[in-house]
Amino acid sequence: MTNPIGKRELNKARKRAEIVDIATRSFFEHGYAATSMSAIAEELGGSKATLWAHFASKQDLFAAVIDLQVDSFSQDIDEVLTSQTYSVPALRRACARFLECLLRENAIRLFRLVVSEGGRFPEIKEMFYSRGPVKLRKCVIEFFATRVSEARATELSRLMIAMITGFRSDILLRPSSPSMAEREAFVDSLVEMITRGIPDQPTPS
Amino acid sequence: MTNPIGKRELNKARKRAEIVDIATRSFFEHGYAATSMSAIAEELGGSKATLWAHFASKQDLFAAVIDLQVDSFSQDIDEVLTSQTYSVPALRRACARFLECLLRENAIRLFRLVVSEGGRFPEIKEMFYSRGPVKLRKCVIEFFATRVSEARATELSRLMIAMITGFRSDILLRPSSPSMAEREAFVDSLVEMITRGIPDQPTPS
DNA sequence: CAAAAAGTGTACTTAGTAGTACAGGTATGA
DNA sequence: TCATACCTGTACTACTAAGTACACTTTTTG
Repeated sequence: MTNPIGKRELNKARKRAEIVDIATRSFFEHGYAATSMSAIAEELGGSKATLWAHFASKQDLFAAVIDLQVDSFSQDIDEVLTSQTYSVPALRRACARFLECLLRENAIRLFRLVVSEGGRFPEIKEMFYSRGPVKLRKCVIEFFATRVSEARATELSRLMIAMITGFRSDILLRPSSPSMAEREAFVDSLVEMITRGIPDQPTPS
Repeated sequence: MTNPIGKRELNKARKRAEIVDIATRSFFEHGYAATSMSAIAEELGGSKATLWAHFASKQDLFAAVIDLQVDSFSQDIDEVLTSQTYSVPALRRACARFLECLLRENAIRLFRLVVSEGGRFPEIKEMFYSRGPVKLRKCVIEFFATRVSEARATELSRLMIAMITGFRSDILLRPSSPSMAEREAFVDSLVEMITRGIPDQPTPS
């Protein structure tokens, strides 16, 4: 076969993905320091040599894990608000979805990991920040800007995002996860509060 | 001397405090797993035997560290809202102070540590949660309840606290800390948003 | 089929970990 | 003064980690 992608490269990529998958679970569960490469190799079924054939070091593997998760998170965020115009129902829908994204198991674990290891791995912190929060804010500002001024949209975005991420902050430390009803009640009062600061009809220019 | 507190106990307490102090810095800087008891002993100047004379294990020492920090954080929180009645200036002052408390170096590091190790040490998570967030919310509800109904006060507290902790969430991941002006602007818009949902005058019962 | 590339198993090096044991030193308290 | 309680240094056990070396087998490719 003279395929541009031979079986060689395909298998290699598959193996790599498998390693990243196992490593993700381990880093998520035990944190960076308490995850051991030997344990990953064992779970993989293969040997350590295979691990080092794909990643030069533990840090390299960690970076690959975070990169993948950030990507998936970033995609989730993207899908919520693309080409939406402001309306109260659209706002409510968006808030509920954002909250859902942020409370997903993987998103919580990613956040935990970035918060705890960010100090020691600045490049990981930046990777997450630019593709996560920064992007999110841009989307939300655009959404509000379809109804209010850019300055006001920025202000509202900041408050709205703060409320949603603040809710997550609490979840991180709570013994049990919040009920559906609690989440809905929170979104309702959040939306009510935000809409108080927005005129019912678009101001004609 | 027949003092109830002899030099013996005093010295012991001092040594203990010194150990906790060094351990605090190390846990804050490197996290739980990456902090070594040997390193603490070395920095202490003493020997490992001394460490184990005061704390039965690394986990014990860690718990003592968190306990002390939670206490100090809890006291800070207490001082902000004691016997305050609702008014817009009081609200603004309280928000500014809460934000200041939450953004203190030690509070941030404590939060980081509790978030990252909370999964592995549930008792630490609970210790922090009950003496931190739970207490804070109670104070804020009481404050709002001097003006609005209890139910409404609960709702407003949730939103207000979410906004403030959400601001911190962002800080945790940002490359640089926020300017004074940014903090003030945030508090201003937060206060404006909250006060929209509160009558200017107390409703006569 | 044969060469090349990748994966595997095992054993290894080097270094660091929590925690222990013990002998000698030093401050305290009666 | 003198026993007690604590502190210190050193050496130790038992274990685990990251990363390497190497001979071996399997799979892919031409």
